[in-house]
Amino acid sequence: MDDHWYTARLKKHHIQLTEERQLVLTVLARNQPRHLAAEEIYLLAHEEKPSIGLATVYRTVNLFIRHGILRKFDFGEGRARYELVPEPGKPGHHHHLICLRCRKIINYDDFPEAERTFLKIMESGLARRYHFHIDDHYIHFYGYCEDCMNKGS
Amino acid sequence: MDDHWYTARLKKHHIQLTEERQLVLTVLARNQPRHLAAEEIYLLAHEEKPSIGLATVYRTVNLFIRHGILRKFDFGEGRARYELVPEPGKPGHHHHLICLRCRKIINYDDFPEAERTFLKIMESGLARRYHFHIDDHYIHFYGYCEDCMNKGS
DNA sequence: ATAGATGCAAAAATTTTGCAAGGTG
DNA sequence: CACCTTGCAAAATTTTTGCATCTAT
Repeated sequence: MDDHWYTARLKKHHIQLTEERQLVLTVLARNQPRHLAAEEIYLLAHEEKPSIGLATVYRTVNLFIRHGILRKFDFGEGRARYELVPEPGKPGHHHHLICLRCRKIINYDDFPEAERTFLKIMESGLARRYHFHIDDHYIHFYGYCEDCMNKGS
Repeated sequence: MDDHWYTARLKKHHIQLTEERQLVLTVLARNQPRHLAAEEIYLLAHEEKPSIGLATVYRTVNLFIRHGILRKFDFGEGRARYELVPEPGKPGHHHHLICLRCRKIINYDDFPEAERTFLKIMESGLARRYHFHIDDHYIHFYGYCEDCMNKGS
């Protein structure tokens, strides 16, 4: 369990991969492609190691976010959700459809060509116009899923 | 102050445009294109009408969101920000660049052709593949603004 | 031994809710 | 009068922090 893409990155910054931290990553990996909230991570980790505390989960996700290993999402529920960053160069990149009625979240990674074309234009254009260097992008589509579509508002 | 695009919509749903609710909208309009947090709306409204309460601001923004008059954003700060929805058909549509270092938010509305092309592909493609009806989309670019670019991490 | 990590409890911060009072149609 | 809206305070939630303890280097 030491052969992950992020291991080198953590070593370089002298970040220990403790049992608790490893457990947070394992829980997230095991539940992909769901996006877990902090408390959900805590509950699942707790099953495996009851001594773990919720504060450690929060400290861990924040640490990993700072190191580019996790991403934090706000889908408008009042609490954040977390997801593993895919290994650089590997597939895994995706975006989200969020149902405004049942709050279901669908991951999609379709139409990558259209997205790539669009992003290329935006990245160079925005860099030129705002001198802003884009690191990451979140695209959220809000609307209604199949189940909710015909159930009225 | 009764000649806004949303007036008809509110009337239709028998929503009163009370002084407090009008004030929330006025404060947001006056501070465009900023995105105000609930407490900021409250403080600005409070200057004009000191009797207003924070709970009313929360109830008001939630009401207006339900009626499509406000949009809620989470830029990862731990609190939500709100913005007026532009009048349908009128310009005002934009997206956001968020600086990961100083948390500055830049609105942009450039390259609409590229965006329109991209969205058209996505909307029809996602509708076909997931039977998901897209209502709205948020595009957030995270990265580093000019000021922060050269200041290291 | 020095620095880092953890759990717990307390604190902080944001958002929602109950309720009595006031306003509107 | 029935209903909606408000302010206040209390509550509920989510997230962060202080501190003593434990672990690792």
